[in-house]
Amino acid sequence: MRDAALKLFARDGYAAVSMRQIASEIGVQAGALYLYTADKQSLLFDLMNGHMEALLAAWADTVPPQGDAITRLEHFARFHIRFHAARADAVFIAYMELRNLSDENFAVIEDLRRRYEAELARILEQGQAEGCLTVPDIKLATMALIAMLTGVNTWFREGGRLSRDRVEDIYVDMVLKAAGAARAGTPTG
Amino acid sequence: MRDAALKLFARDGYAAVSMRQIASEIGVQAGALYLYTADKQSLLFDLMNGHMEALLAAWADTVPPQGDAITRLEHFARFHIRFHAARADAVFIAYMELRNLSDENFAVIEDLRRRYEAELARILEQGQAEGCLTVPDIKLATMALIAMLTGVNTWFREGGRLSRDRVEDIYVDMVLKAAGAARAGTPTG
DNA sequence: GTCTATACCACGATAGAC
DNA sequence: GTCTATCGTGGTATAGAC
Repeated sequence: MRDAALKLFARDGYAAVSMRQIASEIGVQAGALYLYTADKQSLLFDLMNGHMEALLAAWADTVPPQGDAITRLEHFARFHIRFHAARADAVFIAYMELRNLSDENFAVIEDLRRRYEAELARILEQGQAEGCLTVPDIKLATMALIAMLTGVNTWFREGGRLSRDRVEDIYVDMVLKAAGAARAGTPTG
Repeated sequence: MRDAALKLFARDGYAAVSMRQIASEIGVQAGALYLYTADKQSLLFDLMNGHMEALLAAWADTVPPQGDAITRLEHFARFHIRFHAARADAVFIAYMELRNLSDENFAVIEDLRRRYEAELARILEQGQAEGCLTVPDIKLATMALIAMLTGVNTWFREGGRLSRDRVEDIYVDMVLKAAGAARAGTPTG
């Protein structure tokens, strides 16, 4: 059920997808869905909450590289692109369907999102303190870099002009440059 | 009617807003709306098409500054932030409701969007040729910079910690740096 | 040009048979 | 655990009075 809902919500939007469609997608009748979810709203929340929890858990599971803040920023950028590329549907829903959450569910998701952003903000702060990064404003740089990185999902399609790895390299370059990394240089190849 | 639909679509989403709600917002009955629009889909398309046409027209009306590509990139960044900040609702709809357009309407909007992106791509190409900008890939840099700039709309609220002008300055700095501008430096103040 | 009334359909959710 | 059937609501869009 989660998979079917994820796919349909991502394609058509929460408000445009009916419980009957979701049921049809998995080959049961609409009534059967209510054995597994209290209502449609809970279904949406579970998808978004699961995605955000998985994001934070995956980040917590990465081993932060030795080295300066530039290295950690690069690590974050690569992690972000890879994690999001592997879950395009969930990412799309997490950004597009926020307004369809009830107030209390929205608060939960917002908190998780803020916690993730704080991870990047911390790296930028450390870089600023170390002197290897130069950002005009920590908060704005955090939002700008995440927007840039997440934007990959809006256009990237496997099998296009550039490979996933190559796109990752190019974005890392732009992220480091935007953050004023002392040793940033354009990748070749 | 346009204003009411714009406001409601931006707040609740196209699929979640009924013609009855739009009618109620302007103080008439639902049936009366059909004197001014063929159907709900046309109403959405008109809003999005009008926004994109206005965007391209406004850009065409700006006087490109004398100087190198760095100057023109800064000009583009400031134009983009200002235009989008002034029309938050329309911008939101233009990005969120693409999937609710019919196939042919979608094609029209997509073409307009591509034409706008081409304006930025051209500046980056010129900068690359002039040697004052260094981007690893024109296409990716175009997408990355537009995503970064448009992202301002997701969090900026008038009356917050930073003024509109200050936000603009900071983003210009990050854009120029990300594009490898030869003379980029962090703004103070 | 706007109203009331309504046709027709789909929605989310539940009840009760099996 | 899944089905069929259904309740109550609200959707888009149209018809015809005024």
